[in-house]
Amino acid sequence: MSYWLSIVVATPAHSNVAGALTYRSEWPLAPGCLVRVPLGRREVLGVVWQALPDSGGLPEAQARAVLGALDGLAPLSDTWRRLVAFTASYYQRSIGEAALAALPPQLRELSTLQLARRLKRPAATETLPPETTTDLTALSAEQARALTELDADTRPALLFGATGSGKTEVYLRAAAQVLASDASAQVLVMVPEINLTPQLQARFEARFAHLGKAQVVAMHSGLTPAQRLKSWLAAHAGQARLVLGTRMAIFASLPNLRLIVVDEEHDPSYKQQEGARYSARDLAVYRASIEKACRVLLGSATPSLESWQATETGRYQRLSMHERIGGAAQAGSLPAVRLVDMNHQPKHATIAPPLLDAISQRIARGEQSLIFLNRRGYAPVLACHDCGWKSECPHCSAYRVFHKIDRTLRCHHCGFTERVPRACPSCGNIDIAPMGKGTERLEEHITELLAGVTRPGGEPLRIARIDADTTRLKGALESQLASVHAGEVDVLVGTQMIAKGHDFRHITLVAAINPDSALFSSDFRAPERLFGLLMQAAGRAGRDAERGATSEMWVQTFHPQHPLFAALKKHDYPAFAAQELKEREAAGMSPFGFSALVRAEAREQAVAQGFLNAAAAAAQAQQLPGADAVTPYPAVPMTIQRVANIERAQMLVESPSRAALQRFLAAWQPLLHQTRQEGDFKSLIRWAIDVDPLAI
DNA sequence: AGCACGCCGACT
DNA sequence: GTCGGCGTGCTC
Repeated sequence: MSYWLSIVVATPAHSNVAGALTYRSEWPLAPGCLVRVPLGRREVLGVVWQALPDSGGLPEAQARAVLGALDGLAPLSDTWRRLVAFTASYYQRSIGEAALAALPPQLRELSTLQLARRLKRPAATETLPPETTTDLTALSAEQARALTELDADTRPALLFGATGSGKTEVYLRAAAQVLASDASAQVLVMVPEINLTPQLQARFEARFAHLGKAQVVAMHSGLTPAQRLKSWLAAHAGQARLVLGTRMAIFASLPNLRLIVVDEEHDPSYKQQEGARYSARDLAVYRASIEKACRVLLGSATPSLESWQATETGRYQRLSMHERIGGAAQAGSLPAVRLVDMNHQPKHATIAPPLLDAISQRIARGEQSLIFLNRRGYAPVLACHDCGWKSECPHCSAYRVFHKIDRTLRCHHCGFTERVPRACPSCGNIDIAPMGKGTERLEEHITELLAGVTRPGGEPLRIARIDADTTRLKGALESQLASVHAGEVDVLVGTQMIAKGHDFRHITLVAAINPDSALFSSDFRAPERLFGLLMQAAGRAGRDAERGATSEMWVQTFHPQHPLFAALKKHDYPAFAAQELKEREAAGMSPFGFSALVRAEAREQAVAQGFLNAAAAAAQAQQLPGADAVTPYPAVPMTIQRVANIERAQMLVESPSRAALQRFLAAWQPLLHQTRQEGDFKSLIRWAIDVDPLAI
């Protein structure tokens, strides 16, 4: 007696075996079972998708037998398989690819025997005393109201809470409530990047310490493969009650999932940028809708316009918290926003005199200032004043950035690094000089500008810089932040990474040096990101109650009339969102329209573009389903056209209907494949579809 | 994607 | 005379 099974294995979407494969088995195996199966000459991990009544048309001689099941493991749930199937279909990948990528990598290598050994290891089920509620801080009225409202609804919820309004406490309480109400309930808490939110992780661990170590687990790419497997197994077995993780955690096997929290839901790192390009935030909403009795709670001070719009239409529930924790006396303590009109400042001034003045005053008072710029390195480009040569990367269509510290030119796209030439490589002129400013040069510049300023005690002032260069070493970020917290730094210069999540008590001035580029960017989400970043940066200032009143946020701009800044001045996200949504609606962009990008890579730009255009023409000719509601645009070079000597092109596909776009893409996929095979596009390196791209 | 097979340049 | 380059082709 043998059984027929359809099993998914890790085969890519554009291969001839993209779907589930048919195998024979001596034993009946339930859907969701993990099995080892032969594939070509390899032995790979597969997931049983369904039991089949017969060989399903496959010549029986071609079918091979399942080698073994990982039978210490309970089958993956129906819901998990639905989530994977949805991800595969929505993001245009094969089911196998989506399924196997959702499992911890070690599971793929583990033999049945090794796994059995791992599963035998008993989980430490320490019983600790129940949570003592005495040390909990009292909830603010707003927090209490948010929790009550959350309780009274079932829709996806968006917690719109100003920086410092205590969103984390709401997450903690909501999680605690779910865990207390059902002894087997599980909670998933997602954060954008684990290393940027150590404080959040620490709070969750401390609050749920009573559950015991085995019941609070982390899931992110920073873990070792063994740790990841351990967390995964704990979640799958239901032992882990609370999973704290990054976007990958959305695929955790959680048999009793009752609540998903997505912190900083607007954060772009929830979107996977390779393979299946899923949005973990969107999948969280989907997953909550298919799990039984599961809520999803999104949180942000500056929500994505998609989520905000969903609360406007009532699809999501909106929970608002406007006040900073600390009581009404503090309510007015958001920093005053001061716009510096750079049109009226000395030409070429990096830091306007009034801002410099304000910084000097802070130093004299023993207060800290934070200056941020979205560019690391010393200067964006090195240029020759004689012949106009610029430090272009020979492999990319981008400039290499001058790093003074080791006198190198580094490409931030492909990593190509060279010593700075002694003279202009094009005309031999010795006089090559940096143009523009990065954090490194800004730090140097500020040091010069503030040369005469001393601290209250008369000691020299201290300037520190935090960016990807100064934090490359493990623990460097933590130690640098610690010295800021300890008050050892007067002026902190850095990239946006310092605006995120760190709670600087003694900073009373935050300055954005050059935010204008985002106002007129071709990337339609740039204003949204800028607004969020500036709001977040503003939130860094004046958290200290006594100094809150005098803290300021300075913004240098050539466009002080821009509505974005008007909303910023009032710390008014809803006004910004309303304005931005109006523009998005008029332009038919997300969340009012839907889009996908097809990207292609080749040695020559013409090949990449030609392929995309030919595939679009074929779609046109064949009248694909959904095509009448879908607009494909001509292929164009990507913003950074060439990276590491590979030419890149992309094609935008738009539709007012998500369903039509989905139908079109599904039908187009095989056509794209065919175009590559049959057209003159053999030299095409690869192509990929990005559904709901973050940037266009 | 892996991992084969398969046909042309510099080495033990 | 082989080792090895990566160009096509297949995997239930």
